[in-house]
Amino acid sequence: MNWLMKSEPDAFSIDDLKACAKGTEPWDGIRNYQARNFMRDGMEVGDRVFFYHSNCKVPGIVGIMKVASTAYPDPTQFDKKSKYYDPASKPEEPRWLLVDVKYVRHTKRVISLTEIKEHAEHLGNFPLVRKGNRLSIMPVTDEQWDYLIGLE
DNA sequence: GCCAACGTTGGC
DNA sequence: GCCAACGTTGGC
Repeated sequence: MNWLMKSEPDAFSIDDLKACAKGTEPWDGIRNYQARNFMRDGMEVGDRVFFYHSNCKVPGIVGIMKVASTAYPDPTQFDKKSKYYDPASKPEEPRWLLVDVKYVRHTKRVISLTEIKEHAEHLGNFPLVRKGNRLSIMPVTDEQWDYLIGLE
């Protein structure tokens, strides 16, 4: 399966990911059950992922990465100092998960949300272009992936 | 179990 | 900064 994962570039951008010394980075802070379930039930090591910049000047797809681990508990949920701390989550029964991701490349240019919307009729039922969409992790079909990368 | 209030996301 | 959409919480 292929995926799209959103991040606010002010918090964590594609450039931040590229600069990671280890090459992989835990995608922490996901606090949405649907997104968590995609990571837990859908993601496999090696899956392709679009890196999407949200809540910024030009929201859109800015790069490609790969899933580098299966889902495991997000340590920030137990860290009182983290903004992702969740007092309701217990270590013996973690509520939130994450996966590691690995930088692959920047797209040649930003494939903006505006542009993606113009092609919505070719993308089937793509959550990103649905009204009121707030899903931070979503599956991308092979057809959608090829179409979007064709816009690059 | 309903639903109003509240908080968050994220485009604009 | 505004606000629509929508998920979550909590009173009843």
